[in-house]
Amino acid sequence: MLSINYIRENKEEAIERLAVKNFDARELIEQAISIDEARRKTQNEMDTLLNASNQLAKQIGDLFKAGKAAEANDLKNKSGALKEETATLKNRLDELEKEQTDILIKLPNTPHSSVPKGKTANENINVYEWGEIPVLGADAKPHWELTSQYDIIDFELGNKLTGAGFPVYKGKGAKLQRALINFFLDKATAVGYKEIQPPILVNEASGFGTGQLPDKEGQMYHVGMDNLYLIPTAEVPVTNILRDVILREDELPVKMTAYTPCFRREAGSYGKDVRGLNRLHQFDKVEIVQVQHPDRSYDTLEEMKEHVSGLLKALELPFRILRLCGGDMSFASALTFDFEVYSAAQQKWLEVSSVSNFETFQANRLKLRFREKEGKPQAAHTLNGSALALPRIVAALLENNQTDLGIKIPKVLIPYTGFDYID
RNA sequence: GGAGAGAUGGCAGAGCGGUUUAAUGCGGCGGUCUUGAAAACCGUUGUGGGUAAUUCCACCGGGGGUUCGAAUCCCUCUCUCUCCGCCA
Repeated sequence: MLSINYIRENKEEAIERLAVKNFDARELIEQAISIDEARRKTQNEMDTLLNASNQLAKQIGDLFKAGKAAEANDLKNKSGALKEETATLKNRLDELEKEQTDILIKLPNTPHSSVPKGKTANENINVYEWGEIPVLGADAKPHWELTSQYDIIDFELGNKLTGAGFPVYKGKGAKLQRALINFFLDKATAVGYKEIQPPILVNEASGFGTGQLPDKEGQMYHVGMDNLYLIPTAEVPVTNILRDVILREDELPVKMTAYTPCFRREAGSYGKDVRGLNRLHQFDKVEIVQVQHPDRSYDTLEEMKEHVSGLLKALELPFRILRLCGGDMSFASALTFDFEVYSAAQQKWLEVSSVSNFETFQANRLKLRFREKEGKPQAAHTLNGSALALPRIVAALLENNQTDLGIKIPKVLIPYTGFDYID
């Protein structure tokens, strides 16, 4: 959520920036500003009346104590009229505040100045590439054939237990999942991220805090009886740890990492993109989250990018980094880098991580602030990234590393898997 | 699931209709003292909103009500704790 103060003071800048996300904000912003003016005027009027009625109540109290009941009763009548007026203003004020919030939550985050214009993923900018694209033989298989050949991931069994998009990992496939999770967590904690095991069901307030609710309701599984949501990413519970918190400046940056399963309804997805591990309803992911001082958040974004790059290099997977264009960015993000690995048998780039700076957008919703030695609390910057999402990593590993002897496990994982081939 | 108790400032904990502009203690910050530190003493210490500004306004779990006046009384919701039952 953008703050009304920012909008009021930087109206044209906000409109221009939102245009980079192909969002025409002029009308909403004009409305927000005029509601804000009315809101402040009403607040002022109400405060004046409340002040008068507070004074009156004091006088009445004093008169009763002095035994002057008759005079006190005269004042009581006056007080009644004030009260009615105040009630009217209070109602008006509540309405205005609600209208204002309703508008503010419709505005996406303003993109950073480095975000390129563009409508679709085709206009993302390739900023970095690493590794060699493997050349496979003619008999190379896509991962969904390899998984059944080695009996490590069973999609059919998942259909039986739950439905499409809920695969069952078996044997070395299950062990590989555990190895990747441990490897990712170890790498994150080694550089100062505190490991968190959060709940994977969250309430509405948490969903609102990170921006999933109210608009992206259909993306999450909802447990109606208790009004809870299955998390689409660990970002939701982990970032909400700091909801309604005021940090000291010396507590920044806060670095947290968490492994969780993630649940996404993916309504509207269909076709070949959902084949095999490419798009699931339940998948595993290790997430990294940072809360940082606004002056340093872009350095932190670089640091997180480096961290994710390091993981992919260690896994020996060819990858590229994309700077997302305005049209492909999420509602809440100010700057996002996507990481894609090359999956050689499908001959496709698969997104395995997305690293974003949300600046104060989530912090404003979360009321996540920090206090400098002097002055008022101010909104902190929140950042997060996948480090990493497992299924497409597994897809690329299986496809790229297929050999006559089986699937070759990258060196760094062998201590975690305890085997060097899936065969 | 049954019964009971409770929700107050960073924490602990008073207050139960008008000396509350929320006591007191701890913690935090500033100062005195000290070579430095500790101790002691003094001062200070929440959030949001409004205004040109102020002895301005709101906030004692959320919402509603009674009253001239509510942290305090009433209703309601949520949550927490204790005991019992069930259970990984």
